[in-house]
Amino acid sequence: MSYIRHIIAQFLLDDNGGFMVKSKVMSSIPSNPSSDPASPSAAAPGASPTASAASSPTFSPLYQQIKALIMQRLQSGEWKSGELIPSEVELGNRFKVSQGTVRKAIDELAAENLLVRRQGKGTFVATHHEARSQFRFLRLMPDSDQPQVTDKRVIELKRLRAPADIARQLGMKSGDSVVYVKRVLAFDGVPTILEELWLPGALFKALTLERLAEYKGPMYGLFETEFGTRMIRATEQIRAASADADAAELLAVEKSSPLLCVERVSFTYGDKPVEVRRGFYVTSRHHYQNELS
Amino acid sequence: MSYIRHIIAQFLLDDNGGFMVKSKVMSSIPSNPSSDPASPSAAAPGASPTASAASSPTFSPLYQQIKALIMQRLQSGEWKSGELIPSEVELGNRFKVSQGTVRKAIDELAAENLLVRRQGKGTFVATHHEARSQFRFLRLMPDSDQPQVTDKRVIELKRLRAPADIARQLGMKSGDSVVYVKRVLAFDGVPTILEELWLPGALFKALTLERLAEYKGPMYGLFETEFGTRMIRATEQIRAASADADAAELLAVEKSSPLLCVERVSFTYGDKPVEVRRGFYVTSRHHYQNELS
DNA sequence: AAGTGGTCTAGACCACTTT
DNA sequence: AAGTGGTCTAGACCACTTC
Repeated sequence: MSYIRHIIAQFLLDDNGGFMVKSKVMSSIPSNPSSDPASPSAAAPGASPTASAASSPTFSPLYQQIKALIMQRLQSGEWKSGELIPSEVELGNRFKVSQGTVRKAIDELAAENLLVRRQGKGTFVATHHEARSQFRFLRLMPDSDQPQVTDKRVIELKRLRAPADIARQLGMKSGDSVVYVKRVLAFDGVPTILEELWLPGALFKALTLERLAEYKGPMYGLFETEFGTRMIRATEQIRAASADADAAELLAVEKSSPLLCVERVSFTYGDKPVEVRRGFYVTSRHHYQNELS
Repeated sequence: MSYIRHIIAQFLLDDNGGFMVKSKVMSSIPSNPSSDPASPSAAAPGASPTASAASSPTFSPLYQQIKALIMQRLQSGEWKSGELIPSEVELGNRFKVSQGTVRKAIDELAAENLLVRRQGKGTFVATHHEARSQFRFLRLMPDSDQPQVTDKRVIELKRLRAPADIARQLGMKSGDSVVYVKRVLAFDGVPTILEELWLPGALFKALTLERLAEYKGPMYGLFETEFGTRMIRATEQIRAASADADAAELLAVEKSSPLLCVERVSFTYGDKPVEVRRGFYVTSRHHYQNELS
């Protein structure tokens, strides 16, 4: 109820089509708002907007609505990873808001690493195919600052029915099809990370061991380009563990050696979980780096 | 050299005292800029500012300069933790810039958790005496979401000469005086965290075991209120370890049990390190929680 | 020269809090 | 009623990039 008067004021102030943004946001939104700025729905000024405002308690500032509109374009794939999106002025014209409002929406999306601004060039959709975003999801750093050669070895890839805990974390039903991957990462030839992944089978039908093994570059880059699934956020739970026989062998450490156990759940647009990953890290020459602020 | 023309334009546009902000920022700054708006230093318009601009290659946008000015007030203790700072309009008047510019400066400081905005009330200096900021520096969470009773037990507090590695991390000389603290935290009666702290002796002269043991509330709150040292940022390095005899006894676990080893360096204003902390966490019923984005 | 994001200003109205 | 931060607009100029 808080933004009712605000919206009305907006409506009265706008000289053309200003109402559209709100009405579109309040209900669901056609794919392309720039198509026809002269197509207001029915309802007299102040009547319908007020009514729908009252019926929908989920109001948000204009820039948040613009942000949601932009996010929809990203999620739908209308603007793909790495691509240039329309300029702030252009988006302002499309959405019938000022450039400043678009700017504030993009500010937040850039802060969330969904978009990247480049002065003089434009605003781009973020991608995992970059040195910059390479280590955004891998916090394990060498104790010495030397850059290291990374070697990736896929141990196993298979389809299986999701165990209960994995299914729960992926928002699926127990027994649904998932892709299971097991691999080892080595730095400068030293095996350091053993990890298992579970991915929704429906999304990753075409993923094969060969495809994964031959792919150079970050795995999330592959997922983004080949499977239309972009990881935008993740949570990690870290525990201490001891190496079992299998881990000890694959990581070339003594059985019962201390290992860092990192359980990650990754999310794509709409906060939809699309990956569970359990990693065991050898931390004798590396550490998990975290910044608190 | 990049902002020279910008600054000149500023100077010419401002009708009174606008030059002050820049000159103060370029050189060092008197404690109170609001004292006398009609006291421009010498130099003809465009001449001196340009010169000092040219001599100082470290230019930044106006709002960054305002941010630095605000940060100085925080560091100097002119605005203390928990206090209300002047309103955006008032600061704009003091610094001779628009409210919008002050706003952008405060936006960043709020994003860095140095300031807290409260609509209708004003902007406050952040403090560690709050439920909100309680867990900002402790990422260990119970596996079950139950809130837990925390019990703190100080094992030891003494002065000693800084070991080489501690001294290096604190930016001190090896052998300088430091305060050493060892304590155990228990959740719901279960010992879970064993940690050691090293603090610069000069800053924490008055810290005693009694003072620390009897203090209720977060340790950083005590440091902030009683020792004028506010932690604003920290880095953590996490490794896997095994419990030695001492840790095993204090944490009531088997010797060689896996433990999370968390080494933290905390910083106060000016990125000055003021605490080294090494913690051993039992992660059988807790986990270190991290958000990646 | 034109287009983009980055900074700065000025003014308006809103929502929230306190007096 | 007055004061605060929150949102929105409009217009100006800057720095950077590309043509």
